[in-house]
Amino acid sequence: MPEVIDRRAARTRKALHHALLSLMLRKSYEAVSVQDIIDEADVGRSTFYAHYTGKEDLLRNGFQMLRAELRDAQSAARTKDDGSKQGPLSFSSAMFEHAGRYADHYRIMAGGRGGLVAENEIRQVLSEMVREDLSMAPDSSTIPREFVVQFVVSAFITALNWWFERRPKLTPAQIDGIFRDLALGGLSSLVGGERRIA
Amino acid sequence: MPEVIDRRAARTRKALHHALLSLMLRKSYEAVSVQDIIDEADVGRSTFYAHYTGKEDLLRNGFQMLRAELRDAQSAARTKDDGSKQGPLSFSSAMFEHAGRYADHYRIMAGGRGGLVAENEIRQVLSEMVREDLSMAPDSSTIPREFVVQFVVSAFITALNWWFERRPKLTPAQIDGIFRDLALGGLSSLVGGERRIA
DNA sequence: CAAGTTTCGAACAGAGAGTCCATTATCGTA
DNA sequence: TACGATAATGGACTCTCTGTTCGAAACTTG
Repeated sequence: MPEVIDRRAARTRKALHHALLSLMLRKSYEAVSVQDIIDEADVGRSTFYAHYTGKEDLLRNGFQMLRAELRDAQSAARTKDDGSKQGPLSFSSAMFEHAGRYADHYRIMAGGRGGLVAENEIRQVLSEMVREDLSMAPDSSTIPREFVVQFVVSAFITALNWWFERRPKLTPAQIDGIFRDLALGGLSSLVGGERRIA
Repeated sequence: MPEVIDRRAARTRKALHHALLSLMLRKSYEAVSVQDIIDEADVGRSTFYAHYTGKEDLLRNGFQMLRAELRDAQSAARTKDDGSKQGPLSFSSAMFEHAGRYADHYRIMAGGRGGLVAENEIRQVLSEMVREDLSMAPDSSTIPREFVVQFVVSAFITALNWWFERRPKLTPAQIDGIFRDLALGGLSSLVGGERRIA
């Protein structure tokens, strides 16, 4: 008994996801009503509620799919050579890559348009990655570990947002370079005459 | 003709501001209804609309007052000796000080509870300060100036949030120290065996 | 084709926003 | 203190949005 999904249901779900996504590129999540979504998707009101309990359910479902997609991309990348980037922040290049491919989704999560749900979503995913990365290095610092994690997560989101809104022409590799320079080296590496050892 | 303000109006406004503030410490801004506010403040519905056009107006008004307060505090501090902190990030110690005094307000702005309005508010204020601070230093870097500004602003907000939610016992001076270490030195200063020249 | 799903549209109750107005309470001042 | 001005109140009303229900119509799968 294979999980057969009615084409109509699949069409409807896809239409709803797409509608919410494109609406959120114009308005904030809060400003989008269920009415807007079903108008945009050209779907009946009762049909919407037959699939989702409300707009938050729809949004969460969309992120869940994206998350699965990310996992696939990561395990696929792990199969190939993986001796490229090392040390802390080894997550970033793959993430910028994925963000470039799903720009609309990440634009919403990083730009504050997605409300608390989207904000929490991306922060949670990134936090886990950064914690993983940082767990390699010894905790010989006076600065609390969890603070460093949040610091890196925020820096990454800031980089994403700046990329999309100000320099969309940059390649994932380029924005990754800028991000790593700043996050690793801090301000002192670019302000005065101070230098850091390579 | 001195600007005389009716006591009743002042009372009402204060009650409404206080009501919104304390409600937002429990719920997010979006989840707070006008009904909630007037119930909490014990004020009639029509009275509310006689003073503000809606809850967003009330919120903005509150931030405006806080902003004026900050300006006063800064100009008062400038009168005294000001040879303390130097270089970039010279804004931070005074800001952590102010945030400590108005913890509830800043908690809302930094914690994402205040919606886009609060987010934009604090980012705008901080951006101006950081731009000012950074304008002293020469732009001899490969990293775009505005990206650095956003990076610092996000790091500061992250520090604020971490302070309130995880280490409320810390003094403004202590959190300021942690923030500066990380923002100035970056990750390399605390991870591997890498060191930077003082 | 036939049985099983899905979609549709319309209707309904409930909550909240924002407006209006007549009445009452409070304030500043002469 | 008394009076004119201003503010507060509660209730009623219109809208918009939400979430639910149901029978009929349309579509899908086998």
